Amino acid sequence: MKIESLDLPDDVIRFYLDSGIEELYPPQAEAIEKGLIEGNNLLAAIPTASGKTLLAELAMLKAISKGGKALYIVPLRALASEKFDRFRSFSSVSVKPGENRGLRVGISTGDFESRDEWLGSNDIIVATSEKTDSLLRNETSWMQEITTIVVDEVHLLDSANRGPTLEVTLTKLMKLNPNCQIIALSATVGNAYEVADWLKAKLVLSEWRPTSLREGVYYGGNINFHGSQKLIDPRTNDDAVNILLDTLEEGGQCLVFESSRKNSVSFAKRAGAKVSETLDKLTRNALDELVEQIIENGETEAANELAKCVRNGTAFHHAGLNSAHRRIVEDGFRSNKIKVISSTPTLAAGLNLPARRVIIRSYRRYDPNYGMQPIPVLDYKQMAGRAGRPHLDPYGESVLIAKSYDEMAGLFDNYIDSDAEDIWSKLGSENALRTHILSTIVNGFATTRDGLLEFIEATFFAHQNDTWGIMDVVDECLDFLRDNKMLEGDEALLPTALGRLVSTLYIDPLSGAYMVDGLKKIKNPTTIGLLHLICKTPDMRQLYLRSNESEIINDIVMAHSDEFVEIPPRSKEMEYEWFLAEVKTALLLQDWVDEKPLDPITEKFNVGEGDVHAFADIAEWLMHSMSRLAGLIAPEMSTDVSNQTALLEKRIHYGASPELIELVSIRGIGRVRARKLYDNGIKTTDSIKEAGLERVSELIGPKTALKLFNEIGLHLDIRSEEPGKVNSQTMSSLMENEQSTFSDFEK
DNA sequence: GTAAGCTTAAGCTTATGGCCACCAC
DNA sequence: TAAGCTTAAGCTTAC
Repeated sequence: MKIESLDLPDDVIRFYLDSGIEELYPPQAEAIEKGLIEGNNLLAAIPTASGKTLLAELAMLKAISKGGKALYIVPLRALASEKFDRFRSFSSVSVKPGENRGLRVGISTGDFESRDEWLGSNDIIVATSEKTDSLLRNETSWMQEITTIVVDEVHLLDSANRGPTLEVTLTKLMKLNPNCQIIALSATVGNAYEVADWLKAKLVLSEWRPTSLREGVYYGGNINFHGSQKLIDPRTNDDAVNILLDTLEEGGQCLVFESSRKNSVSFAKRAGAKVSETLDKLTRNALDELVEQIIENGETEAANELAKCVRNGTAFHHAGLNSAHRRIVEDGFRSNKIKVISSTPTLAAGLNLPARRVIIRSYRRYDPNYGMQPIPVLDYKQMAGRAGRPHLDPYGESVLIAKSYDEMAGLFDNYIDSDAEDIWSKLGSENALRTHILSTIVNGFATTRDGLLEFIEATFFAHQNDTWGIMDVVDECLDFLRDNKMLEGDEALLPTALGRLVSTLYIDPLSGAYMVDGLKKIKNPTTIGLLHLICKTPDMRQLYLRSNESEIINDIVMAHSDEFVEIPPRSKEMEYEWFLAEVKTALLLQDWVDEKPLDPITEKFNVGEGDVHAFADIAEWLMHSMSRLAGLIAPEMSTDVSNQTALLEKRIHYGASPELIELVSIRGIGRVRARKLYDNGIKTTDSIKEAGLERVSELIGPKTALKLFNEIGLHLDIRSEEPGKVNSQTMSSLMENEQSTFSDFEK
């Protein structure tokens, strides 16, 4: 089927022809036949890289040309940026009726800050599922104008953490805009028809790929495929390294999946020694540049380790890396400088980062309850599916590794020849229902218990199960919400001011309840006490307590015993252990706000740079929430802590002591530079002005100083103060230059 | 004969990922 | 639960 033959505006057809797309892939053609362009709902359960995005684009562009608006829901922020960048290329496409302009695209995720209402002026809006939920909770007006919804990776409905959010969000959207077209994109799962049925969507089910995929198992010196074998030269005594070297010899790149961060690091190191021998001069030089970038962007030992690997043409990738390092690794791999990435499952789903060959070094993962467990078929398929870059590789290969013949046979049966599992709604748990019941009531989707039941009947959970089974849980949730003053009334369900606030802050009602309780009880509010309060909530993630740490943390608790709201009795062992883990998490945050450098923090708590930022990120949100709650219940508190929580929120954001807050609030000044200025007597914005450009340049470097003065709106003063020193022409053009690079960086 | 280098066995340790708010320029 | 790491012992190789 030709693009030209489709019922689309000329501008759209020209856009695709110009980018070299003339013919549709078979699954895309099937989607067209099933009414994609006529506005039918559609579920496409097809492999990655088989053209899902194009499907979505065609539907969105058609809808916009008829005056509509599209919402594209993704599971990851990184994916949101990727789609946003892609859709921005439509700025040359002008299809909006009555308006002669290119398409506008907006992005909304936790780290891209744009006003929600302003966002509505775009034709396509990309958002994470949680952000979509939050926009609904805040009753964003343009939500009702959406005519096309694309749900990427809809099989995440199966995820225990995040599935319920997606499910409830979709249910709300369908209630809000009953005539909306829904395009759901999914990996191949067992019961795709069931999801399609729920969404009232036509199903496109296909295994077709633009690049063929061969799935094999390595055993006894060969990669064994169905019907063929490939001999691997045993040049080292490490099987995975041999398979990797074989790939490089053929001119391909490799993605290696490991089961833990530590393993991913050690494989990258181990492989580096051998990969290094295969590099040519040109690649070496390019890698050296990457090494420099890595060192520049890192403050910890991990950066050195990564740099060492990259110098050899290998890299590791996991959530402990900071975002700059992740990007350098991903881009370095895409541009074929880095030959191998050894990664945790971070790279399995999401980012588009294919390779000639995928090696799955471990198909087992640790589960605290059951020990090492084989991963689901779906996870395997996602990893294997990364093999083969469309249009670049002649084929893709995935390799599992077996130690015995029996294991090999088992792997063929259980993974290669198996279909992915069915997906199951996880909405039935109390944890999931508690938060979503509250938001459903707050937003008026249900005002009575019967109304709530009716809403639940429309969810995927109810599509798969009888709802009478969860009514007990629903009632428990309602009781919890009433007990904690978030709901009122028996017949009619009325949200209280507290309930509304908890819902819009997007915190678990249980977190809200803990915070309110703690705020009321706290007598001697200190940094560690307040930090512990947020670390206790289910929204905070916990650090793992190692056995030899109990004593040390216990000592700290004893020394500050009057600062904690409540300390469980030591006799309740489990509970006390939990408490110590919460305190440990609070201690990490305390080090962060006390300006401890990252390196000692990562070492002390055995985490990566990326983790520290992730902890701070969550903590900032929770501290903000607690601050807002404190404002609401102020009359009921014995001591007013609003000022303290507000200050702590800022300190967590910047990782800085109170005295630095003024300096650090200036854009471009982080905690390190602020400290340098402060220790040299420059403590406020005014004293920056007094000190002058020259003095500040000495401390933080001329470029940053210039940026800083520009930021505090002082460039005019400088010019008049030092007319002889700086040519105003050069100065202002230089600053313009700085300005643009700086805002580029911010993006 | 000795030291270095390698292999093997036993014992110990440790084990994925990542989303969400609001403010204000 | 099991894989990797560390340590120690046992063996081979090189001088």
